[in-house]
Parts: sequence; C-alpha cells; structure tokens
Amino acid sequence: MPQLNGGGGDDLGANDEMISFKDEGEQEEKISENVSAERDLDDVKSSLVNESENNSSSSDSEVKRRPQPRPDTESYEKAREYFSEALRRQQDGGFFKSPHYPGYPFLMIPDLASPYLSNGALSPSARTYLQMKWPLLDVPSSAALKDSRSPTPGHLSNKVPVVQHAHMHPLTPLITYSNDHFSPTTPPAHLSPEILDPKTGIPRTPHPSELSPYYPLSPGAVGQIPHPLGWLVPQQGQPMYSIPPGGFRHPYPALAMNASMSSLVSSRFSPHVVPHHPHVHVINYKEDEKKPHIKKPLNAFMLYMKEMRAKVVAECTLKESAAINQILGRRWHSLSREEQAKYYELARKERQLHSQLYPGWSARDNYGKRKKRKRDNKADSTAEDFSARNKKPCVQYLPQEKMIDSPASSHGSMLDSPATPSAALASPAAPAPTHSEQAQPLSLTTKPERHHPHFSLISKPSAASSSSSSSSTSSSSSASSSSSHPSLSLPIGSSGSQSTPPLLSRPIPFTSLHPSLLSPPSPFHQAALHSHHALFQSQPLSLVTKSAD
DNA sequence: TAGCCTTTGAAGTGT
DNA sequence: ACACTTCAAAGGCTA
Repeated sequence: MPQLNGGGGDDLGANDEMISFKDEGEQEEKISENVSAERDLDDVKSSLVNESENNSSSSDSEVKRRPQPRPDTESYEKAREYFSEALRRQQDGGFFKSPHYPGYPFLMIPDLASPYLSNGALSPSARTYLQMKWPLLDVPSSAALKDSRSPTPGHLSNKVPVVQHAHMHPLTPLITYSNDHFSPTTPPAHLSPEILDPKTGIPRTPHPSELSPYYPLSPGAVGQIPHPLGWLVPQQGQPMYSIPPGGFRHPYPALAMNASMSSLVSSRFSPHVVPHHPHVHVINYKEDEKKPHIKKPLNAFMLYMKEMRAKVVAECTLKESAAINQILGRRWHSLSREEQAKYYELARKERQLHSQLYPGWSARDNYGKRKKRKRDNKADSTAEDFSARNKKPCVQYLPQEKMIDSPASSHGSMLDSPATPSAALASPAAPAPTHSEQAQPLSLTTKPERHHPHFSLISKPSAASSSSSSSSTSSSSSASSSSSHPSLSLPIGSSGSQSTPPLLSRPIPFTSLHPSLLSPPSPFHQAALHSHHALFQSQPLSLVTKSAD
C-alpha cells in the first residue's frame, strides 16, 4: 500500500497506467508490489553497470543476479531492460528503445534539440521524461550514461545541430517508433524475437531493413506518419502525421538525414517514401495534387485512450469503440491529478513536435476534410435527439458475463472516483503553454453526462429532483463538447444530492461492468471514491450555473 | 462504403 | 469573451 496519499509525483497508479503491462492480470498485483520494485532499483542499477561492462548479459545471468523473484518481476525486468538498453544504445550511439516491446526502436528523450548534455548525460528534461515513464526509477545519471561515443552536443545539443548523429534525427528525441507495447497481451507479430540481440538478449534496434516491414506504406497510409509518441500509443500500423507538400518539412532543412535515419523517418513520416531497397529508402517527393492530410496532434485524452484502449478491450472483450471510449472517459476522470498531468505533458510535447514538423499547419486545414457531421440541427441534439442518436446502447456491446445486478456498487467505482478536486482547482499538469499559450484545460471537468440514452432514461428517475432539470438544461450546452470545460470546471455546491446517488446512475453498461474497468483499481482511487463523492454529485449544479449564464 | 457512435481536449469559427 | 463546431483515435455497426 505504498504512497496511498497519492501526493507524490510518482503515483503508483499513474505508473501503472502509464506502463501498461502486457499482462493485465498483473496490473493490480503490480500496484501493490511496486514497493518491491522500488527496492530493486539499486539492484537494477548496479547490475546494469556490470552488464554494460560485460556487454554480454544473458537473460539467465540476469535472473540469477536478481535478488529474488517477486510478483513485480515484470516491472523489474522492464526497468532493467530499459536501462540496459539505454546504456547499450547510448554506447552504440543509437536509439533508446521501448522498454516494453523489444524490437521496436524508439527515442523517448523529449528534448527536441538536445536530449543530452555536453557530457553525454541526459538533460534534465530528458531525465524528467524518463522518470515520468518510470516513476519509480532513478534515471541513470550522467555517469551512468556517459560514453565517449554518445551523442555529443555537437550532434544534438543545438537547436540546429550541425552534424547529425549516425542515427539521430534532430527530432528523433520526440519521434518514437514503438507501437504496441501497451498491448495487454503479446507484442505485435512483427516484433519478432529475432530482433533480440543474440549477444545480450536485449532487444536491439532493428536495421532499417528490418524496420521497413514494420511500417508498411499502404497507399492509404501514404500521407501520414506514425504517432511521434508511438511508444505510448499502440498504433496498430496506422501512421499518424503526414508530410506536407514538398516533403518532410523539417524546421532545420539544412540537416541531412543519413540513410538509416531517413529511412526511419521517411518510412514513417513521409507520405511519398518508396522503399526501393531494403536498406536504403528513397524519399520521393512527388507532388501530390492534393495536400496531404496532416492530422491534429493528439490531446491528452486521446493519448490516454490510445494507451488504455487495448487494456480495456482485453479486460472486457469489448471492441466497440464507442463503448470503450465511454469507459475510458470515466477512467480518465478517475485519474488522479498527477496521472492526468502526465498525459497533458505528453500532449504538450505532441503539439510541440507537431508544430515543429509542420510549422505552418493549422487545425483549420483539416476543417471540412472529414465528412461533416450531421449535427447542423444542434438545437435538437437535446432531449429529442436522445432517443434518436442512441439507438445503440452500449449495453449491447457488453458481454453478458459482465452484466451484474448491482449497479450501485459499480457506480461508486465509476463515478465516485473522479480526479481529485484539487486537480480541478489547480491545473497541475501545469502543462507548459503551447504555442498558443493556452492555459492547461482542467481535465477534471464537471462536464455533465451527455445525452446518453441510459443516463437520460435510467438515471433520471433515480437522479430525480435537482439534477434532472439541470442535466437536461445543460445537455444542450454541454453537447458541444469540452471547450466549455474550463468555464464550468468548478462545481458549485451540491444542492440536495448529498445522500442520494442520483448522479451515480450511469448508463447501464457501465454499471454492469466490473469496477476495475471503470476506474483504476488503485487504492488511491478507492480513496478518491469516498473523498470526492460529494464533488461528483455536485456536477449538475455547475451546469446549472453555466446554463443560467 | 461512408458515416455514425463515443469520449475529452485543442483549436478553429461565429456572434 | 463566449458559444459553438470540428477533428483527433478506434472499430463495430448501419444505411
């Protein structure tokens, strides 16, 4: 039960969420066992030193060196693997790679310009980034990672590096390539074991020839690049960003990418790449008649969804995204302030990278590219629309075995575990202002339930009195999404809903889901469940206030 | 096969 | 300034 106070940045729940272990069944176990993992840190680091010296670590020896197997061995192994790889890659002048899935190269150092200090050590922000991913671990200091062959400031430190590292693209620090390490089950099929380094047993960065198959350039995929934070998000083969007309518009056009890097970047980022040779990809900047579609950077919630989707799907066998997203939406609210902060930070980096990749891009560019939704009649998106739009109750997507007859209990886990109230008050993540310098939106919004069929039909009766009118009133205004969140993020009092669980009446499907699906199982959330019960009940009031305005 | 559903957040447009 | 709209992911579903 470590760190139940949840005050620290290394919130275990957050860690758990972020890491997304392969075996979901171990999730809860890991939460409670993270302390042991923490105890193993010293062992990890010390063993890494030896390992880096020997450079011939085998999984067997690693296991032997391990003090003792613990339930959290996976965390241990991952951490260990990560640092081993970090050391090795540093020495090789190559990539860091996913601590989760072998065979997928990626760079998780956040600094766009200089992930390394002059002494070859990770920069503070890079360390922060790593520590964010591995909150329980001490990111190796300069001494640990320092290596003569490591990228030097000359390679990376400047905003405009003069000389590119053999494998380093100026943006690679933020360009990550891992795809599916969040998959709750097994690594993607393409992450074949052959990628493992035969010597060390540690996954190595695949050669471009090995990578190319991982990044198929289907015609449809042309024009897009994978998610720069791919290590965080399962991409399922779908690239993310596209390259603007004229090719890869790099902020530092003077820089030349070597074949290795360009193949990586181009195969993943360029819409016009044609892998003529397994080892050398040539970028063909053929002019498209159309402007390639550059997608918006993912926001915090989208990043969270991508990370957690597989987990939720695995847990409940749901595949319908609408239902999954509903679960994820509630889980998102159940995240602690620190947990959400991580995603806000990632999203901020996403936007940062995106803005650097596509300086002239604007979200406006994508307006109208997608089929316009037929919500013109916004007005009727209210009560009447409830029934019309919700012809597919998510309950139908739920496996029967998930159905339980104790909605009340489920409600509690689902609704009563919102983010901490303080989070709503203080935007913690304090996400650095983006180029737009916007204040970090409060994720802990008291956004009312959208006109959900179950909510409107089921919860209303129970919700009764106070919330019923407010919910309906707010539904129209809130239907327009979260842009209004900040304005109504603070619930105003809780009139009358103190004892009754009206708002706890959620859509049936969720009430029937296992609580673990609805909110992280961490003790923190259980605590939050109780401490913030009143807050959630007050949500409708905030809406009333807003609508009143 | 295009679009819907569903979520939150970012960023756009409109008033 | 505020309200509203669109899009970002995702995959089953529907017309």
